[in-house]
Formats: sequence, structure tokens, C-alpha cells
Amino acid sequence: MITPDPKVDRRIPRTRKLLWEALIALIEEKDYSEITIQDIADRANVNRVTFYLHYHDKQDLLVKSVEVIFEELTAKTTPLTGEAFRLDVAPEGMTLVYRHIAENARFYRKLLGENGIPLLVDRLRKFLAELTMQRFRLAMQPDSQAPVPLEVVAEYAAGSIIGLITWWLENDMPISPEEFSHQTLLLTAYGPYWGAGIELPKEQGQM
Amino acid sequence: MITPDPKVDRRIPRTRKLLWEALIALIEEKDYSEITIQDIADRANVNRVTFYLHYHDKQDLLVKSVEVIFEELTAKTTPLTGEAFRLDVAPEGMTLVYRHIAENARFYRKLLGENGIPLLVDRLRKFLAELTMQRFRLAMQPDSQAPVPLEVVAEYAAGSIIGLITWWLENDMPISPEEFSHQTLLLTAYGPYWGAGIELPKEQGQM
DNA sequence: TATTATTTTTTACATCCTGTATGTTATAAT
DNA sequence: ATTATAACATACAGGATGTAAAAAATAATA
Repeated sequence: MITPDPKVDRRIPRTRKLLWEALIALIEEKDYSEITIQDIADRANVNRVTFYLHYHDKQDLLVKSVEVIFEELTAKTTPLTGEAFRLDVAPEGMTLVYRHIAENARFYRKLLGENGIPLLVDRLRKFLAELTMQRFRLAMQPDSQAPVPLEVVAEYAAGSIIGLITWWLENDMPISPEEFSHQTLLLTAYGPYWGAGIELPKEQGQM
Repeated sequence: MITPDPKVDRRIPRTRKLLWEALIALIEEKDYSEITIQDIADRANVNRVTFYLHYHDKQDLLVKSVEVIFEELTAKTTPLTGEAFRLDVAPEGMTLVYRHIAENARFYRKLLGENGIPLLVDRLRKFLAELTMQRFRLAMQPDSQAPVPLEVVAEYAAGSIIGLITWWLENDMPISPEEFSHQTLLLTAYGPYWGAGIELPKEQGQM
């Protein structure tokens, strides 16, 4: 599947991998804003000057490296299966994402925390919004019209999922990714009023 | 209402106000991470050394100043009126918040953007979660039990509102704060599936 | 294996920002 | 008018950034 390009000097991917792994390790240890390029180079056992041969700055390393992760995730989740609108079982695509987050919990917890990395939160939000739009499009009737533009609904859903993930990580993942996926699905389907056990007043024509 | 403490040297609040206003102006102009203390001092027409007489660093100025804003907002929204669970009119407390954001749109847009300020996003999230819990508690029947802990529902709602605010600001506020407040209420009450016009399958015992 | 090409290292340097120290000046409180 | 203190001007050490140039190490190739 993965064919290494024979024309690329093996030192290049090796150095870049070392730098990225060093940055991940450092993000898990301290605030992103306090990480210096010297820190990254030291941790990677690479000369600081070498860093500049590959990346312009810290943000550059972050963006280019994280893109690979989201591309992999997208590749795994993209052929969405038809189970997208069942409520008894969470769609596998979503559960996959939550498993990925659980496996990198320390990283994502820092990322979403109060000294987090807005660039990555934004990237995650866009990914979740895109995934939501794909799922919802599968479930939408072609003739029924939506009260709210799908784009807006996707922002709503992505934001709510990020809120839930934040809670999940900050409370040391008290439930499994599968359970979390299912709970999230229910909350998304029936809404927060239902979640709080609130009876809705008679619907006022909007529904 | 506001009685200035006669024991406080008037130069102190004056300097702090200048520094805060300078920081706000700079945040609206460039990325927070690129703002230096020299920038702030220059913009405020205050000596850089004077900055350190009042605050330890940039973050310190930010946190201490923003807390005042949220205290004011809380004071305005806290006595929640009984209209909390009507769906035809958005609760005034929420609309107030959206008006505040609209009035400071440039600032909040930067704050929530991809080079935003996680500390403030986190603070906003907590504020919205608290407000949501207060509203939901008013609407909850004392005997009915919630399928999901209220704390979790509040995180969900706060996250979704932040998602919607982000969309609202990034699209140059195509609807008024009042309209936005109402739409957000509907989406929160009926959930994103409803928003997308998706018929839910038969409820599977969870509701 | 020997040669060549390229990456990485070493060392150096100018620039900027930070945080603190010190003495002086300006201004508010009394 | 006097006193207290806030703000200023200046200076300095330490650390981070980004770039430059030549030497050393390592991969690719014949």
C-alpha cells in the first residue's frame, strides 16, 4: 500500500518524523505556547538549524503534520455506511473518530483545554462538520425541506460534539468510545431538552 | 451604583483601562500570539515598565480584564425570568448575550477564529454552560429523571452555541441578535435532526 | 567499494522580547 | 505645601528567533 518514494532521501522523512513526535510529546507535557523550537530540536535530537531546513516555524510543523492525521481519518470514515440513521447503534465512522481520540487522549486533552491550540480545534471542528453533513445528507429525504440550512446544522453539531469530547476527556473518559458514540448519537438525535428530561411545550408551528 | 473607592489612586484604574483597551484594539488587528507587551504599552501610551507594575504578563492582563466583562454579563442575565421555556420568544437573558457579542463582533470573531484565544473560548464556554444549566433547571420537572446528566447536557449546549456563534460571526451576522437567539432556541429545543428536516425513526425505548 | 550529491551539523551573529533594577519625575492625596 | 506613590527613562542580562557559511556525516549511485 505505502510505497516509499525511492527518490526521497531517507534522512528527510526520518527528521520530519522525529520533529513531529517530539512536538507531540512536548504538547502532552506543557502548554503549546511555551514550547520553543529549541525544545523541539533537543527532544528530537536534531540540530535547531535543521528544523529551519524543513519548516518555517512551530505552526508550520504543526499544520503540515496534523493534516496527515485528518487525511487518514477522512479516508477511514468517508465511505459512510447506510447505518447512518439508526439510533440503536452508533455509525461506525463516528465511533472510529472517538476511538482515535481516546487513543491519543493526552494530546487531545491538551489541544482542547484552556491553553489549547485553536488552530487544531478549528481543524477538528471542520472535520466534524464535514462528517455531520455527509451523515445528514444520507438521512435527508430529497423532497423534505430543512428548517435550518444544513451548513448551520453542521456547525451546531460539530460544536456540540466538541463540547462533549471536552467533557469526556476532562473527566478521564468514564465511558468507552463505543458508549460515548452512542450517547452522543442519542443526544444529537433527540436534542438537549430531551437529554435533560424536559417536556417540550406544544410545538408552535415551526416543526 | 458604582462608587469609586476614594482610597484608590486614580492613576491606577486609568492605566489599567488604557492597557486593556489597547489589548482589545490589538486583538482586533492581529493574532493574539503576535502581540507583545511593547505593543500594548505603546498603544496605551504607557511605559513598558509600568505594565509590569500592574500585570505579570499578557495573559494576566487578559484574564483579569475579561473577568469583569463576564461578571457584568452574569449580573445582567442571572435573574432568569420564567419565560425560560417558551419557544415562540427567546429568553431575554440569551438575547442579551448575543447582543453583547454583536456589539463586540470584531473582538469575538478573532477570539473564536483559527488563531483565537483558547483561554477566552473556555471562559465563554463555561459561562454558556452555566447559563444553560440555570435555564434548564427552571424547565425541569422535579420528579422526571434526565437520561443524561445535566452537566453533560450543558456542555453539549454550550458547545453547540459556540459553533453557531462562530458561524454567525464568520458570515458577518446575516441575521439580527434577536433572530439568532430565536433560531438557536429552536435548534436547541428540537435538535439538529429536526433542523436538517430529518424524520427520526421510531424511538427505541430511550425516550 | 569509491564517488558524488545532499543532508545535517557546527559555529556565529544580529535582532527582538522579556523581566527586573535603579534613580528621577510627575501627579494624586492630604 | 507637603507627602506618598505612580509612572517614567534608562539600562542590563538572558533567552529565543531566523539566517549565514563552511565542515562533517550520511545516503544514493556507479
